[in-house]
Amino acid sequence: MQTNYRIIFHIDLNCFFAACEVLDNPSLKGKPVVVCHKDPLKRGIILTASYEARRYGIYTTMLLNEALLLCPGLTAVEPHYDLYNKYSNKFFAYLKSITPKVEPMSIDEGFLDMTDVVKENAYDFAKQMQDYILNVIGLPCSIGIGPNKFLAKMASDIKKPLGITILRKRDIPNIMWPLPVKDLFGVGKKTRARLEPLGIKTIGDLANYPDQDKLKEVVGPAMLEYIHDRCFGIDNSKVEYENLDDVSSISNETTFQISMTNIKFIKDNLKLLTNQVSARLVRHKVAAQTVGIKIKFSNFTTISRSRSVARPINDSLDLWEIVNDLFDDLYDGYSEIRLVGVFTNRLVDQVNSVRQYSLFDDLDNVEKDKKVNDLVKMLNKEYGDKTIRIGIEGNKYGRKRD
DNA sequence: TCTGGGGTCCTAGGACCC
DNA sequence: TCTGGGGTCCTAGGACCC
Repeated sequence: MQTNYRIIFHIDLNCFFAACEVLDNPSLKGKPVVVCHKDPLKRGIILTASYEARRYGIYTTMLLNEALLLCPGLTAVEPHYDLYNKYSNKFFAYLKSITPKVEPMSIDEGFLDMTDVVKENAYDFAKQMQDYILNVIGLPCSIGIGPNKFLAKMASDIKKPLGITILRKRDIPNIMWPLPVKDLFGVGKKTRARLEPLGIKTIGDLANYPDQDKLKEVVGPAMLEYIHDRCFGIDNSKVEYENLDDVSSISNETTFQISMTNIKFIKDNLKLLTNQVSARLVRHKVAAQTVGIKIKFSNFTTISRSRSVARPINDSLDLWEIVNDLFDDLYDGYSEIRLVGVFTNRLVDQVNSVRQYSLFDDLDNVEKDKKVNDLVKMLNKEYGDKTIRIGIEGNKYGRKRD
């Protein structure tokens, strides 16, 4: 019998990077540990702090120097991404042995659709999984259980570390509504600041706010719909366990230790980033239809410029041509630059992305039309019995004409 | 709290087409 | 030549997440 009641688990590894480091070096166990870039060429912020370190008031994004002031005995470890990938793979392999319906949300958390798996008691099932992940893989996790992804995610946040929390729809007024609005997944600092003047402090305030028009004005139509559904525990989105390799954008960026105006230095970095992006596009077997750059100045204002191309590209030289051009157009030569980035989006399968040069790059549209007509005539002469269609792609707005 | 890097999704304005 | 409304695509920026 088909039931429309679902059982969704959200499993979240606790302090994942720090937990991996401790697992790799047991002498760190029980000590305050942070994972953080110590590379003098990078500005080091804390990526993860162990619970022992958090007790000193240390948190993610804090600078290492500040953290050391709070806790002089702190152990700081460089990140080892290979190690994290190794444990992440073990973790997800285990989840997939329970059900194929696993949607990774990041390196250390994922959703499972357990509807067809849990026969008796969901809590007991979760407890067995948590024990396995802790005792066999070696990592602590929190598990949230709910009738949809949103409630499962909210649930896993309620008790950490090693929590198991069930959040049913009927629990919402008691458990979820008293929480501050910022605890609602999708509501961040800015939205919270906009809601505050309306007297909205808790999720319950938001759920029961009488003036929907006012709310829409403040947060926008999409956010309003989202908020309204989530406040009442509504989320019909599926656990997406197929097409896991699909990506919609690929980017790399780097922050300089000191803000720079040296054009050669900046361009060298942009070129490096372009090569990285190109390599990742190729590895994913995709090509980009839009390429852009991002610049953050020393005063933290950020600007971006992008360009769409008719023929998807992933070759680093093709990308660099655009990146270089956009940068030349954009940079005044003296503003201090803190960060540069290269991004690509509107990605498509690589099949369509053979490196090609337009025959008519330097011509305007009238000339192109003439040239195409000539070409059609010529081809018709050669292959007279076939219909020939030629598409021009690549005018400013990327439309196609036949 | 003076703030890294990699993503997703939304908004708003302009250009263009029918 | 002027008017307009709906729809799509592109670009820039912003909010949010881990």
